[in-house]
Amino acid sequence: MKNIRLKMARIEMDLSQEELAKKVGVTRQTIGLIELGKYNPTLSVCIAICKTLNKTLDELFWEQS
Amino acid sequence: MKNIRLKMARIEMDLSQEELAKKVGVTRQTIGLIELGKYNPTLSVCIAICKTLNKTLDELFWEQS
DNA sequence: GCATAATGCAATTTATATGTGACATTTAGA
DNA sequence: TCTAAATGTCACATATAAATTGCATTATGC
Repeated sequence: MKNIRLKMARIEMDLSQEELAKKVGVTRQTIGLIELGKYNPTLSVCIAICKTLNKTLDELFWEQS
Repeated sequence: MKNIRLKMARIEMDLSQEELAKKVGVTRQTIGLIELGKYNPTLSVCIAICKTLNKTLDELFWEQS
């Protein structure tokens, strides 16, 4: 399922997928596929994304409550 | 680095690594290696562990604050 | 001390996350 | 409308998470 919260957090920081990818240290495709929910990132990638966007794991990757 | 919080949460539920692994749907080795910090689980495994132990991602996998 | 369960560890295999490069499609601004 | 940036998607290669099996080591109770 799509990760809307990730996309929104990225856009709030005014970053393109490519810019976020560069900061996180992955490729544009990896960010794109995570936002689309087409795969299952590793914990280290999740944490790197969270740190870059000033969010926590629960805020971006835990299921909605 | 070792994941002490995971180990403590597991022991609080009175589960062995093997029992937790079975509930989560992975092998004993996967749980053991995650507790030892020797690898980098996927998000889906992290979420399955959290649900089994009634914890959130931040509680078990986000860095200590 | 002894027996058993729990855990660590190592080699090999398999599945899949991720990288790379190229191209198509969508979106946004002039 | 035109153009360029942003995003989606595909094929293929590589790295590594995870499974599997087996054995060694460390607790823990009797």
